[in-house]
Amino acid sequence: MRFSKYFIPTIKEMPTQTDFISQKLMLKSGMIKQVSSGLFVYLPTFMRVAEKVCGIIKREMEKADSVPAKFPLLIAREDLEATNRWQSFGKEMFTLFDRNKREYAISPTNEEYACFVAQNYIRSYKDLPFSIYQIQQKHRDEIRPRGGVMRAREFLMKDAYSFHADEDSLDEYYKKMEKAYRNIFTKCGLDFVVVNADSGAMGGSGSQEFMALAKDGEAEIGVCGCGFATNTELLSEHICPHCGKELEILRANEVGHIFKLGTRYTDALNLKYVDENNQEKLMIMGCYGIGIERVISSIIEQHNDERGIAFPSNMAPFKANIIVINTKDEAQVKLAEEIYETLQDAGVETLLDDRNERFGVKLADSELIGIPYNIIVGKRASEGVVEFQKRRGDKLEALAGEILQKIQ
RNA sequence: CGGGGUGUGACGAAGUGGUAUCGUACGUGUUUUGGGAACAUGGAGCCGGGGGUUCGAAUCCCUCCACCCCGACCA
Repeated sequence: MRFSKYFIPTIKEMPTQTDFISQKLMLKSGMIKQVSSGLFVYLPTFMRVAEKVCGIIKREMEKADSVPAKFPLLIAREDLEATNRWQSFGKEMFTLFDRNKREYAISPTNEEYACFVAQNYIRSYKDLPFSIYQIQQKHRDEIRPRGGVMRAREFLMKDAYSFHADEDSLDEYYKKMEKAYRNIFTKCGLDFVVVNADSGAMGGSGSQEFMALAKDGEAEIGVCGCGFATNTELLSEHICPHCGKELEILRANEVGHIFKLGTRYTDALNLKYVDENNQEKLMIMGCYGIGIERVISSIIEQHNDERGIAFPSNMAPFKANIIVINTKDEAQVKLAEEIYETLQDAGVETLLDDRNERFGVKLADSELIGIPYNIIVGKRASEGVVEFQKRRGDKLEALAGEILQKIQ
């Protein structure tokens, strides 16, 4: 992309409306624009980062044999009443009526529809286990939205649902998902802890939360050297129940949550399959969520400095930025265009900063947005020499032809 | 929903009774171009809405709304 044709509305002053560093940097770097409490416009660079996160998630879901789908945004009142969730979600749901006065909720999660799919197509033990997921908007009328997109009223969630013939199969698959989640968050560059958690409104027999460490995290967790970790809400004192040592207390944000739902929903919906003895049995269910915006916020919480966002290379909206020092110098423009084309052809996501701005403005923006590599095309362009700089690193002279190799 | 706070050009702020100020941003012109340029010039605000007090309200009073922070909740 050419910077002049793209849309990255960075602002010079650090936003004052919030204390969350991730929210400040997303606003400052032009990733998001708040329009109402808990509602945000996602601007182009945000979208690019979101695609990176979703790409990692999709690959791991595929490895975990979960299939992609999209459930409707609206769910009829009676469908949620069937699982008693119209009541349990209550005011947290946005609700509306259609022209025939039928009432709907904008679905806060999609267990019911996932069950409908299983009910229609999964009839035999031979079809189990079955896992289906979507990445879609969720709407929840939060009591108090906060932290920018960390806790918004509309957000993107990856929600997966698995169906099993028995508890053993669920246990096995749950572990597989735990592994997938660990891979996802690791690949996103997050420092996280997996804690035992309360299943809350979702119900079920057990759950674990994936907590991304953050100085101003919403939750407090206790971690022990023996490997034990938990949400401190579940403890009466800060002592490890396994080895008796004092827990290290940390703050973190929940980025993912996996649940063993058991028959909480399948019983309510009478979701059965036929086993090898032609006996009808209730399916056993699990569900697995990831908050996309929370992952992005957490990455920024963990990767930033005084200049801006220090995205891990695989998460950055662009991998390289070609900065033309003087856009009126033909030799510089020509060489920059050549490098731009080479990198584009090689599939490197590249920004070409062709704006008629001073060098300081361009580099400051690049460092704020979090682009890992800068290629500075300046005085020695006519000799084919440019400078190559890792974000905040030393500027090293390089021949234009060497750039691609240095980035890869 | 309880407690606290804030609303003034696009953004950030000043302005405690006399008709709105500054910075940034934006437009135009010239000179600039290796770390957020300089000069000149210009446009832009019924001061969150409504009501009241007053000769006169951004300023005082009432009320509503929005947003932020603390609490319950969650991906």
